[in-house]
Amino acid sequence: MAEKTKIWYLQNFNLIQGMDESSMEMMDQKSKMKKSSKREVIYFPEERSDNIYMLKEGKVKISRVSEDGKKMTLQLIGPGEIFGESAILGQDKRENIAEVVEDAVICSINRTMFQEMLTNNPKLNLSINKFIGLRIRKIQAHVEDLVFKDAQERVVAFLKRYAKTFGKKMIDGWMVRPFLTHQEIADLTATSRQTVNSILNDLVSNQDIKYTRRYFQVFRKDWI
Amino acid sequence: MAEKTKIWYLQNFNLIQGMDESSMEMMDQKSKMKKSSKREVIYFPEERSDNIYMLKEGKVKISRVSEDGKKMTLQLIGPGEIFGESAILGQDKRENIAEVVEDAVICSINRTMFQEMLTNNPKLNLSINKFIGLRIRKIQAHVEDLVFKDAQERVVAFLKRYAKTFGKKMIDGWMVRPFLTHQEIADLTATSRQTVNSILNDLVSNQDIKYTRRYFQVFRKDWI
DNA sequence: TGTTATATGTCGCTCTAGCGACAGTGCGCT
DNA sequence: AGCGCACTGTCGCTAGAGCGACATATAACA
Repeated sequence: MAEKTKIWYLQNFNLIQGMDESSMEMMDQKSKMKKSSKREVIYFPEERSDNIYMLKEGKVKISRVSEDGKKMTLQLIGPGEIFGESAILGQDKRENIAEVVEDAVICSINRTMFQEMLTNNPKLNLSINKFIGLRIRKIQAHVEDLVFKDAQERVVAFLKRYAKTFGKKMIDGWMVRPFLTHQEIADLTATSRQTVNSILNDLVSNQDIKYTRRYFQVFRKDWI
Repeated sequence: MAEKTKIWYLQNFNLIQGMDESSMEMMDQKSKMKKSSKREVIYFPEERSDNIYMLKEGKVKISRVSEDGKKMTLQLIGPGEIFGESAILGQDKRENIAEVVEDAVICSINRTMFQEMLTNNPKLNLSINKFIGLRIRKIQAHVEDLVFKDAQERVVAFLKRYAKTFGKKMIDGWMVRPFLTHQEIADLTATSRQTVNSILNDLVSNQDIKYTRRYFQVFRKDWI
C-alpha cells in the first residue's frame, strides 16, 4: 500500500521520466520515503553529503548562516523538486541548512547509488544536467536581483515567483496557502522585516494583493 | 607543431585527466584552438549555446546586462578553466556575455560532441560534475557576499581572490599583472567606481597593497 | 611629441533601507 | 476562556554608498 504510493510519487517526478525500467525499480527499492513535519531539519552545515533528496509534498527551505550569525534564505523548494544535489557535485560536506517549513514527504537516495544510476542512464544524466542548469540560472537570477533591484522590487519579484510556484488559480487571481511571516520574506529577499511590512501594506492599499497569516492572494493579472 | 601544442594544452587541463585515450584523441581532433585578443567577444546573449570553451591562456570576463543597461560582471575566468558550460546544462541560448579581457588562447568544442564524450566517459562526467559544483559554490558565495558584506569587505574579498587566482608569489607578497581598472573592479563587486577608488587608496595608505595601472601587489600575508 | 581619450582622485549631496524601540494584534495552547 | 508569545504595524534616526561634477594624471596613438 505504502509501497504503491511511493511508486506513484516517483513516477510523477519529471526527473524520473528518462529512466529505464530497471533503474526505476532500483530507485524504488533503494530510496527511502519519510514524512517530516515543520521545523524538522534534513541536514546541517558540516554534515556529510551522503544523500540527495526528492521532495514529494510540502516545502523545504535552503538557508545559510554567516559567521556573525545572520541568516539568509537561498531558496524555497516545492513538490517535485530535488535538493541536496551538492552530494553528486563533488561536495563532501553540506554548506547549507535544509529545513522543513511545511509538513513534507521526502524521498532520499544514497549518493553512491545515485551516481551509479547516473552512469547507467545517459538520459537520466541529461535530465539531471538540465535540472542543475536550472538551479544555476536561479542562483544567478538571485545575484542579478541583489545587484539591480531595490528592496521593493526584490520583494515584489519574490511574491510573483511565490504565487506562480505555489499558488492556485482562483476567479479573481491567485491564492497561496499558507503564507509566510514577514521575517521569512525578509530573509528570502535580503531585506528587513520592517521594510517587508511597509511594502506589503503598500501593495494591499494598491489593491494588488491581500493577505493574512493564513493565505496570500494576488489580484494583478500582469504579475503572473 | 601547432598540433603538438594543442595536445600539450589539453593535457594540462585537470578536466581531461579522467579521460581514456580515444576520447582524448577525439577531443584533440574535434576541438578548435583559437587566439583571441582583448575586447573580442566569444558569445553574446541570445546566441545559441553551441559550444563549450576551455581557456588555455589569458582572462575572460563573464558578464550580464540588465534591462536598463547596467552592467554586472559575474566572474573572471583564468587559464585552465572552462566557460560556456551552460551549453551542456540544457540552456539553448546564452544569457551572459563572454569577453576576452586579456589576450587569450581558447579551445572550443561542439556541444553535441561533448555530450557524446560525456556519456562514454563516466570519469569525465564525474570531473565535469565536480567542476559544476565548484561553479555553483562560487555563485552562492557571490550571493552571500552581496547579502552579508558591505562595499569595503566585498572589494577586499575580491582583491584577495584575484591575487590568489592570478598572482605570483614574490619576496614581499604577491604580484598580479596586469591590474584592472577601478570601473572593472566596481562591476565585479557591485559597487561604484568612486567607492572602489577610495577603498583602494585606504588600503595603499595602510600599506596593505600597492598598485599602478600595470600591476597589483599585495603585502599582507594573512590575505592569502 | 603633441593631442586626445581614458583612468584616477576628490567633494558634497541625496536617498535608500537597516535598525532600535515600542505599541497593538491575534493565534495557539492548556 | 484566558493567557502568553509570536507576529504585525509605525516612527524616527542614521550610516552607507551611489551619483554628478569637475580637476588631474597617464596611456595611446598619430
